[in-house]
Amino acid sequence: MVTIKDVAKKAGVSVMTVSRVINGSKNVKESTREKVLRAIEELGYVPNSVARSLILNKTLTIGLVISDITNPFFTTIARGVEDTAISKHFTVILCNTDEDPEKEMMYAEVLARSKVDGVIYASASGKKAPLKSLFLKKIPIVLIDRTIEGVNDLDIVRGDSVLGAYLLTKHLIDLGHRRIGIIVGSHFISTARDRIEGYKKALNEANIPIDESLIKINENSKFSKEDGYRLTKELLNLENPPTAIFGGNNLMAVGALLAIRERGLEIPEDISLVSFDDIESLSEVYPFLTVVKQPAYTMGVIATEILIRRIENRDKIKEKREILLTPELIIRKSTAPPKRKI
Amino acid sequence: MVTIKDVAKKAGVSVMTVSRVINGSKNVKESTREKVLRAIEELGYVPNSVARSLILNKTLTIGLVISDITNPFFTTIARGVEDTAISKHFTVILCNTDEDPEKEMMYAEVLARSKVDGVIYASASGKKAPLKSLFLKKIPIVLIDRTIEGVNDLDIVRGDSVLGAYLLTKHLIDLGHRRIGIIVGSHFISTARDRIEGYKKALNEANIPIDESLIKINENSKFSKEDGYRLTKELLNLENPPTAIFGGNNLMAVGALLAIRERGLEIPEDISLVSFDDIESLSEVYPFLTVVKQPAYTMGVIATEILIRRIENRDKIKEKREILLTPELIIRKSTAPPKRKI
DNA sequence: ATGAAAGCGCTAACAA
DNA sequence: TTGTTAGCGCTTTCAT
Repeated sequence: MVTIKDVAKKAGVSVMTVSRVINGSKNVKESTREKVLRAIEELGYVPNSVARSLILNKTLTIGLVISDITNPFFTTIARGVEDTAISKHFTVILCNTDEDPEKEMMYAEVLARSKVDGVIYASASGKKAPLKSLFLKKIPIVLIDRTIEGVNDLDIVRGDSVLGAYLLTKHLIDLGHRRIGIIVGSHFISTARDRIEGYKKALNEANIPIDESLIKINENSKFSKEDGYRLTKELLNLENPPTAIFGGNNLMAVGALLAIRERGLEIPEDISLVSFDDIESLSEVYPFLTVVKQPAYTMGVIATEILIRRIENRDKIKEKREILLTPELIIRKSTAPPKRKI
Repeated sequence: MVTIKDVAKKAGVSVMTVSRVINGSKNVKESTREKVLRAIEELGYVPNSVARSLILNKTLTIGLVISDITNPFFTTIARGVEDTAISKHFTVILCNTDEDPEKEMMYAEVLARSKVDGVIYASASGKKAPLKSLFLKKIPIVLIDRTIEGVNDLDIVRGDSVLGAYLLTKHLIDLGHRRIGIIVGSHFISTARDRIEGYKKALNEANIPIDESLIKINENSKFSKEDGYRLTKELLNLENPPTAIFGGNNLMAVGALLAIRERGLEIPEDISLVSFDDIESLSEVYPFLTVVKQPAYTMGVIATEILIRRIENRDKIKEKREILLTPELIIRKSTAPPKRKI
């Protein structure tokens, strides 16, 4: 392996001079710089960032913890993070927790050991514990999408789930629905709780009593298609099934749709369906599902900007920042007035 | 920052003993181990991987270079890579080239400097140049999805694009189509060339003369929705437009679909449409597009397994491996016999 | 403008 | 079983 020493020897200078050339210092004679550059070229020298990181105590790397790299919502966030990070010369380490608290714990530890300069973090457990090693290393964290129980001093960028759920539910109520089922991921996840809250708020406002049997929470914690499918079947099996279903996120809504179809029911004729989060590639080709759409890309961008400002200590503001992004209701074809009169 | 030295002092042992405890060495007395563990706990010590990497000359990190983290095909690959890497205790650095040769160059350099232990690489340029710094550092590379001009000694895992395109084109021919348009990304990308090759092969076999005006290659290199839209419009503007269009990948097919609809044409009544690569979330909800589907997740898994075996030198095989995965034709609703007789 | 020495946090090799 | 020494590749500090 060719190191800075080899370059120095070849160029007939000290390692310090080579270091200066690499880092673009002013204080190098032009002829010396050229000599060094030639040596670098000839030897095929590539600087070693890990040695550099060790001494500088920074890595120009940020960690991104999300729960499913296959979900377009997180993928779009990731794109926003990546684009922004790279524009500021940071690279991103991707961590896919799969909503698994164990993986979350492991990744947080890995990132802390790796000495990433900062972390953008969508919690899988909703708990504080996994953050411990990050806290110990005093690594800046920006929460994204989800809050964490007992954590009040971290920057956070998220969508307004209460509002989004309220808009979606109100839309259904306005169409005449009274029995609206809702399926969400674990109660430990803040977005699940917030979406239920928005849902209840809309019902309360319309003086519709809340029927807890219509609220299906997946205690296995996931927001997956399979869970959406299973919970929707439970809803459809109810003695008095709902006339509309609220999918807690895009994947659950897809699962719900599959379960509804399997029953031979038509959407929206027999039952209405709405979804939190859009799936762009789906809606472009088949603008069917009524959704509330979150500005995922923007979330990624803002989170990264805040994080990098914290890292570089350019942030005058000492207190935590809380950015709440407004979701947008997009009414398509999956919602209609209920058939049955209640 | 608390280091191994602090732990050693607190526990009243040498740093070496602490190191042994951290790394699970057998040769530590149980009582000593406990002392050390207690000190670690009390001080909140988290080992520093960068120091460790410097001396061990390995980082337990692999780089994944793809062109669009927003494209479900690459996203599924990424999932396969991530799942496999983590199971072998590697983390992955995600690099999104956006099909931009400059970004590709920059990322390859960053990965080389970062001393990742290996790289899984979907080329954006189709050129060898960006790999230079990786070669210099002798970092193992596994190519994925795409070959690179003049590179013949690297492991590669890819789908059989020639076969896939052949199957798709033959399906159209069997339906009676004679004028089949094809839109692909840059000629520099091997999959674009291969798909054209498979397309031509099917036409030749059916004795259909090849009309170059039906072959639209996007020389701006991308396989994007916007490009699919634009090239399809060109195809539709032809004096004698095609009765079927072959989208070079999933995103281009979506763009094609949008352009076709904009013209007020019906699929498949007025024109057939097929796509290379599926979009799962779309096809589940709306099983419309006839596609050839590649085993993307498997590609990611295999590439990672090969890479890690190379990294750990457990690979007996010295020669490069070339894994060619077979795509699957899925016939749905977007293809039908042509209306016009030619 | 250039260089020598020290050391970032850790582990390999050897010694005790 | 435990400790000592040296050093991974680089930058900081201070000297020249």
